[in-house]
Amino acid sequence: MSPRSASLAPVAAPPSPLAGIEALATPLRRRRGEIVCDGERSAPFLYRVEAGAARRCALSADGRRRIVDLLFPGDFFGFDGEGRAGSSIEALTEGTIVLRYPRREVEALADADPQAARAIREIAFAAIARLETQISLLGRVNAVEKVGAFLLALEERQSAGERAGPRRVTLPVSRCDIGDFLALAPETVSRSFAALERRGAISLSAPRDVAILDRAALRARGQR
Amino acid sequence: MSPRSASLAPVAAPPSPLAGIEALATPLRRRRGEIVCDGERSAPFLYRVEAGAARRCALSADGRRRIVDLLFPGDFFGFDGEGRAGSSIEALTEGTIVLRYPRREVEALADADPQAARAIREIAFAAIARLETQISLLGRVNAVEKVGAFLLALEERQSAGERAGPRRVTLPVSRCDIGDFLALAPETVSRSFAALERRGAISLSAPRDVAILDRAALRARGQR
DNA sequence: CGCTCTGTTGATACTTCTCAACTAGGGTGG
DNA sequence: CCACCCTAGTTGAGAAGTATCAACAGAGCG
Repeated sequence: MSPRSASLAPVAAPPSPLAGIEALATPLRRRRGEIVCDGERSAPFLYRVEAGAARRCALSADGRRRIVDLLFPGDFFGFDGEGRAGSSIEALTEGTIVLRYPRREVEALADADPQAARAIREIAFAAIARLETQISLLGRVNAVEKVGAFLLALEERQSAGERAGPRRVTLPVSRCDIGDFLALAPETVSRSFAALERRGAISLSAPRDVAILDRAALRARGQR
Repeated sequence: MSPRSASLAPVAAPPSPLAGIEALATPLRRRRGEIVCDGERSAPFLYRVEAGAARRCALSADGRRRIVDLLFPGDFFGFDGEGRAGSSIEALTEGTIVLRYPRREVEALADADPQAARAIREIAFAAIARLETQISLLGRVNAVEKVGAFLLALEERQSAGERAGPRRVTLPVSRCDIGDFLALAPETVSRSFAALERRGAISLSAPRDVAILDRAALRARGQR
């Protein structure tokens, strides 16, 4: 049951090439809401979510918070070594574990070991794919469409983990977080969930517990 | 100078570490509006814009076009080797040159040469930084704010290339393209330009020719 | 119990989209 | 040369969508 991070396909199960890198890891255990790492101090490190979930926040110029990325087991972050000011990582669930890798040593390892270097490239490419998914998600016009695409992406990433359980998503984030992530007001997120349920696309047994009933209806460019 | 521009610097003029990779390049010359490469056939390649500008488009499920990325000299793309269906790259300016690298050979080179591997990592990290900029841009609430941030990002990337010309941006794209990029209607883009000019942030000598007068006013969270 | 936090729902105001008309520039062919 | 068309851009009016403000429900917890 250990979230052995066989996650996204390309990153997927890289036991051997990552072996060398894993030796560099320092685990960070955080409780819900705790900050994993913060701003500039995070610069000389690379990170990877081992268990739980985390959000990466940025403060925009006008002081509004923006969730730039949601992170699940297997996801790496911290590639842009600058550690932009105002950015921070916060744990979303109890018992979140993040692995921290010293950038300098990772680079040295990559220089010495082509297999490790290849693994790091794969990691970076997976991050790129994730960000591109997020971009096309933000480009969707409707709030309902955004939320539907968000749910699909979330289910894909969660189910890529290990559980074979097909069409059930547990939201690790609040409506407010989803709103920050999708550039929507939390009320609008809530209304979108209601609309999706009314449409028969999903079923909400609890606010954070979504059963996906009709994937096509989630994708559809629906009104109401 | 802003710390952000530093992230672009390493990509801008990377002569020596890229030398080995450059030997693998096939140049593609395209005229304005021509397709550089298309969908699945682009999968086994990595690309880099050498001159001109290009846009990366994706077709969303509902058939709407989305511009996922705007590409300028020095920008790489095609990391996600899957070459997602419906995506295509189109040249935006006359005489656009894109370099194409066979992925397999690039990987082989990276395996053989740590310096080349490091260069590729830098390239991927730069792409990540670019995508993150785009995400925080899309998260902005106002249309005017979005357009302002878009102009700032564009100026930063154009001036990072080679021209020292300070605060003048030539838009390589139509209002419609900007709208697709920012998830706005073209009319709204036009109105935002007018608002920014009214505010004194920019000056439009021609629709595609923007002089940046007041950077703070571009960033401001302005109404109207 | 009262408290807080999260989520829901309603009413209203504001932003943006959509449709439409109009202008300016560039090309083409008479 | 001008008429013509085509595209890109601008501007306006109305419709649609979302944000905002507010009230309220339920869960967890002291």
